[in-house]
Amino acid sequence: MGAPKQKWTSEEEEALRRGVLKHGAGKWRTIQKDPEFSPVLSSRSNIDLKDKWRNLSFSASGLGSRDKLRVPRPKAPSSSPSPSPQLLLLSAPNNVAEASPPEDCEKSPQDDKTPSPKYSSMILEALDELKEPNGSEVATICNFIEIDKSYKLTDSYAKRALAPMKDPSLKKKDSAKSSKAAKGVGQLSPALDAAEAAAMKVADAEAKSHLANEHMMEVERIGKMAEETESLLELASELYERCSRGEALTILQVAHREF
DNA sequence: CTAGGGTTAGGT
DNA sequence: ACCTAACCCTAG
Repeated sequence: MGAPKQKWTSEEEEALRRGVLKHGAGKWRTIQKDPEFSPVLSSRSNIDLKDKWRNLSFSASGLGSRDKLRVPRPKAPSSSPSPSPQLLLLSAPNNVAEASPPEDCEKSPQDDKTPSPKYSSMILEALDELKEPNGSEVATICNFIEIDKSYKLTDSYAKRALAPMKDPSLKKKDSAKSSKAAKGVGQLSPALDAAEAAAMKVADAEAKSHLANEHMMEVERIGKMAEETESLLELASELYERCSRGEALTILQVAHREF
């Protein structure tokens, strides 16, 4: 009648994020019944929470108009067979491996490079908190890190900032793909997009750091944030490199905590 | 109750 | 005209 479509507000979205952060994805009913989010999500149903979270994750990682995944494609371009849409997923098996001493939390799979133990710690923490059976998506991890580090990245604008760019050469349509690229770069892989998205988020976070939110007025917090941002940038770069080679990213994490 | 799919409405 | 976001229905 008056409101056929009730758009989600920042408060509701924040509550949802925090709910997933605290309880974990899947416990929509618990989050909805939580006295802390009850007043905020009072007009929202558990199904709504799930839907919103789904749309959020999809918009943050898959990028709305990168690949025409909507409806089965009538005919695929001869130049682009696209056999398997590789999605960048971080698997976090709960198997207990003794190959990870508690002292050395840093375990870079690429031996050298040695980025920073900070990002590893954050990702591990995110995986530990989320502990999703199917592994956590990059977007989800980034989301967790954002909240955990009081990051106020792009919210819903993440897609806006990292996707369109209004590039005529790299149009969202498959027209660019069907056309044989004369350059050696070719088309971008979905996994690459994820890495790019991470890099974009980092860059955005850095830009946002200057503005500083009303929450974080402490200089210490900002200084720490800068460090974390740099570490995250390292992660983005590494992801980009590894994804370029077509390697699958798999971070093994030891479950040292039972929720 | 949660997960997935499909449909409708609104915005660009 | 196309895409994005929310809502509804069904299955496990």
